[in-house]
Amino acid sequence: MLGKEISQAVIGRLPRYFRYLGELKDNGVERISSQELSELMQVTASQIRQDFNNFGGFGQQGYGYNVEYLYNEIGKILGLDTIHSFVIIGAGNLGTALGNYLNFERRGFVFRGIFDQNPALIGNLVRGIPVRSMEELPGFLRENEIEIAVLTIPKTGALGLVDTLVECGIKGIWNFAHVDLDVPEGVQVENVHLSDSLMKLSYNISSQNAGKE
Amino acid sequence: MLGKEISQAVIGRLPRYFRYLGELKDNGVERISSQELSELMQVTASQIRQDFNNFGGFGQQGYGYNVEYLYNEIGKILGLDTIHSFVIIGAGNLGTALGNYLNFERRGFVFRGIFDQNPALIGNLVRGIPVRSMEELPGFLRENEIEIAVLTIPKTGALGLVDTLVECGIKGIWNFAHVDLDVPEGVQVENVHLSDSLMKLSYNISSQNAGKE
DNA sequence: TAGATTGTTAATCGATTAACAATC
DNA sequence: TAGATTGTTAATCGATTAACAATC
Repeated sequence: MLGKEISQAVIGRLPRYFRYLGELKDNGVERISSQELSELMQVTASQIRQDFNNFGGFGQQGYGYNVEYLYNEIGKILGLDTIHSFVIIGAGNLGTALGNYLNFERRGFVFRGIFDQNPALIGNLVRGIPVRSMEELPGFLRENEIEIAVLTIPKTGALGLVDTLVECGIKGIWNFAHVDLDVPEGVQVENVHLSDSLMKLSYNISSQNAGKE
Repeated sequence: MLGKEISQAVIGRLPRYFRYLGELKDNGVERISSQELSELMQVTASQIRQDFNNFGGFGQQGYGYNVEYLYNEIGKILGLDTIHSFVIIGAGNLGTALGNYLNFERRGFVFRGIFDQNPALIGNLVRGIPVRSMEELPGFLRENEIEIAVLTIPKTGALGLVDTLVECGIKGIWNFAHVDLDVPEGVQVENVHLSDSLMKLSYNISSQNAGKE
């Protein structure tokens, strides 16, 4: 890959392209123009072409884009052509729900372990995998070369855990804890702040009621 | 409220301000300048002042901002000074996890009901509330004047449900289904596309490995 | 009053959209 | 070849940052 830096705005749109192209592919659509895709997705054709061209030319003048090829290419860009192992830290409701979510597996994200500090939960099975104690975490991460840690624990626990995760070779943290994590360069954090999302919804409902938008 | 339109970029930052201000307040901090807050939050002081000034002047020259006052004002802007009732549609792992999440309640989001089409789940208790059948949904929404529907069902179910929700007076949809919903004007949708988020993380890990950023 | 810091205007930067030449 | 549609440059728009006058 070349050294050009892609903006997070573009990256953020790739999964949506991927989803629409996957559906087109499943429906047997072979080719699509940026114009057609633009109508389907409700974005400008210009943006679609600009976005794709960040990664090189995937289309052909006069023809458009081959759906399956474009789908596969975007998948590769997103790193979905390789296996990503992950563990879940926090075996509460949310951690368990994520462990049971099968769709991640389809995209190459493999659920390898789940941990909790609560002795009452240890040994419980989540999709056939036993909840392990936090003491076992560092060894497990190193031995199994885990790439991603999913944090579904309260914020204080999450803050105290980052250093350990980084030391044990974790490359990415999917953070559901309601706190900003400070990680060294080279480690990626993707936040899912559910209550922030709910507050945005609340704002938009309230401002709508106030007669705006 | 005046008729000025606030960009979603600004709205998206408000919950984070709210969180930091809440922590400062809890720590007994009385006042803070945009400069201090900027160092804490790792954003520019300029952006902080611009963001706040979208809603009018909350500060005072030579003094800064009163933490508690600012915290309360942002809470009001986000609509957290009123009660928002919600129901969860889909009593699977994720729906159950969200129903059990107590922190939403603290912000005024009140869990009022949970529904599923699977007869095996009906009657199960989630935080003391029984799972109801989908047949009961329209009546329940109308009778209880529910504001928000949380969709934790597969995409086909979600698509088929939107019209009903809108007819029954739902004002906002918190959508965890992996599909774009088409709603009439006046109804708000906030998407939480978990697999999109995970793909973004995957991209950033992969591009990091390729020596970028 | 002098110092501090906001509120706000102006400048810059980046992202989106439009336009069109290249080319299949 | 003519028509269609990309790839890409140029124009526009919006968001962020800088600067500074207003004012506590």
